[in-house]
Amino acid sequence: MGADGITPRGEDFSRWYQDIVQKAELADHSPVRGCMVIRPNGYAIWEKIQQGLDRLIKQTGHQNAYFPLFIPESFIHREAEHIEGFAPELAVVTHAGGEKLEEPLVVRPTSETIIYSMFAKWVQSYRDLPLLINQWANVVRWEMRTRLFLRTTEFLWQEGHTAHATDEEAETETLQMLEVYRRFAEEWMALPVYAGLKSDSEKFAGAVRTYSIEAMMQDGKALQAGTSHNLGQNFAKTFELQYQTADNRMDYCWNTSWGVSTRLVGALIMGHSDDKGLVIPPRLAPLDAVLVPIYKSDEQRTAVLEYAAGIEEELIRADFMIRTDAREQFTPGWKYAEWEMKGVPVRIEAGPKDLEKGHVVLVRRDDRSKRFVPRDGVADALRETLETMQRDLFEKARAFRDERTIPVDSYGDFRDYMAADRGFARAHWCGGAGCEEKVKEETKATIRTVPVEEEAREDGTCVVCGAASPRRVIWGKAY
RNA sequence: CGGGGCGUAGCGCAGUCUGGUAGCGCACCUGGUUCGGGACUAGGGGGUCGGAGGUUCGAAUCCUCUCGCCCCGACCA
Repeated sequence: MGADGITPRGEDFSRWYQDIVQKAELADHSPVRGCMVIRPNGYAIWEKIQQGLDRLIKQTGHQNAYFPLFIPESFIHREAEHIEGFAPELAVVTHAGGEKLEEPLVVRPTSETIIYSMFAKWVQSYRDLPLLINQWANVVRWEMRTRLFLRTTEFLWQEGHTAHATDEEAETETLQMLEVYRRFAEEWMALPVYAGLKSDSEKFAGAVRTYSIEAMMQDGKALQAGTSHNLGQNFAKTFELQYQTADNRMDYCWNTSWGVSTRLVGALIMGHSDDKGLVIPPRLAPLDAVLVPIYKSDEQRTAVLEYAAGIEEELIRADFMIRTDAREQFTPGWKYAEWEMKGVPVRIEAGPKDLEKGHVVLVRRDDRSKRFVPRDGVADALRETLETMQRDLFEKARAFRDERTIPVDSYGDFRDYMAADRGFARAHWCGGAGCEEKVKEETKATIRTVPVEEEAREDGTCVVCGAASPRRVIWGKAY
C-alpha cells in the first residue's frame, strides 16, 4: 500500500477499486449482506448521472412515472422465460401487518410485469401509442456475490418501458435508446463503448433481442454499462396489452425496455481513476474545482482569503460548483492529496505570489499539469480546462481500449490472448451456442457484443469451429 | 453454495503457535512553532479483541458454533 493508503492498480486491481470506493468515501457496506450505503460523495455522482441522462430521456419524448416496489408474485410467474431468468434472485415478502399475506409480494427485480399490466388499462387504440415511460427506482436482486456499485443486492437505476403499434417502431425505439446510452457513456462519462447485440445466451430473459453498450475497464475486462431490449409481444400477450388498429382489428403491442444503473459509478471509477484516487470526467463531477488558499503570516492570511473569496464569488456567478478549502489544520500539500483522492477535476491554488502577480494556478487532476492564468480570466480558463480534460479523458480511454482490442484469427491465439488478460478480441463466430459455450468454459471469455452495423460485415470462419461467419464479434472477460 | 484468506481503537497492523495488567503507526483532542506537494513538538483521550457458548484460578490466545468481509469458482446489470 502506498503512503496515501491506496493499493496500486498494478498490484491488485480489485483491492485498488475497493480502496478508491472507501477512501473517496463513495460507499460503504450496510449491515445487510450485499447491500450498499451510497455516501454523499458517491450519491452526488449518481445525481449528476441522473440529471444528464434524464434530460436525454425526456428529449427523446419519454415521461417519468413511478410504479410500486411490490409486485404480486403471480405476475412474475406469468411470463415463462422471464421467471426462469429471475426466480433464484427474488426477494419475497410473505408477511405484513402482522399476518401472513394471502399472496406473497415480490420486491421488484425489474418492473416489466407491473408496468405492462398497467399499460393494458391505459391503451385502447393505436391513437394511445406509442406510450413512452421511464422510471427512476430501486430494484432488488439476490445475488450470490456482490461488489460495491458493480453488483449489489439493491441498486438504483432507471428503467424505460414503451409500447408501440409495430415491431419496426419498437426496434427503432430500442436502437434509439441504445444510441442515447452510447452518447451518454462517451460524451458525459468519457468512456468509449462498443454498442451491439447480445448473443442468445446473454440476452435478457423475456426479450426477443437485447442490445448493450460495453466499456473496457483499466484491467482489460468488460463492463456492461447499459442495456436496451426489444421485448417483442412477449409481455403484451402475457398481460393482455392490446390496442385497436386503424382498420378496426385488435393487435398486441410491441414493447421495449432499457436501463442503466448505479453500476455506472463503478464504470467511472474503473475507467479513469489512478493510484492517487478518483478521477471523474468534469461533466459528471459534483464539484468543478476546489480552491486552496496558501499563506504564512496573518497579514497574508487575510489578504489571500479575501483574494480567494473574490475568485470564488466570481466563479459561482459564472455557474461553477466550487469550494474553498480554508481549513486551518491542514497544510496545502495535505489538501492537494485529499482532493486528488476525491477526484475534484481542477485545483485552484492562490497564495501571496499569485496575489502579487494578479494570477492563480490551475492544476488538472488527471495529468496534474499546472497553468498560471490571470485573475480576471479565471472563469474562462477554468471552463476551457474542464472541457479539455473531458476530451483528453475520453481520448486516453479510447486509445487504451483500441490498443487492447485486437483481431484474432486462430483459436490458439485466442486462448493465449485471453489467458494474458489484456482486453478484447475481435474474432469470427459462426453464431452457434456450442462454440460460445466452449470458449466460456475454456477461457472464461464471453461474447460481449455482436456489432450490427453494415460496415461490420466481413466474411470469415468461426475461430472455434471453422464454419462460415458473417462478422467478427467482440469477446472479453466480463464483470 | 464449494475452495482459500481475514476479523484486535476511526484506518492499517503486531500480539494468538507456547493462556497471566491489550500494544504500535496514522488519524483524533489541547498548547506552541509551522504552512507553494501529505509539517514538528509536548501532553492527552479512545478498545465488550466480530458474536455466542465452553475449558480454566485466569482466554485476544485453547475448543465448539455462528456472523461478516475479501479472493477464486458456479449465477448475474
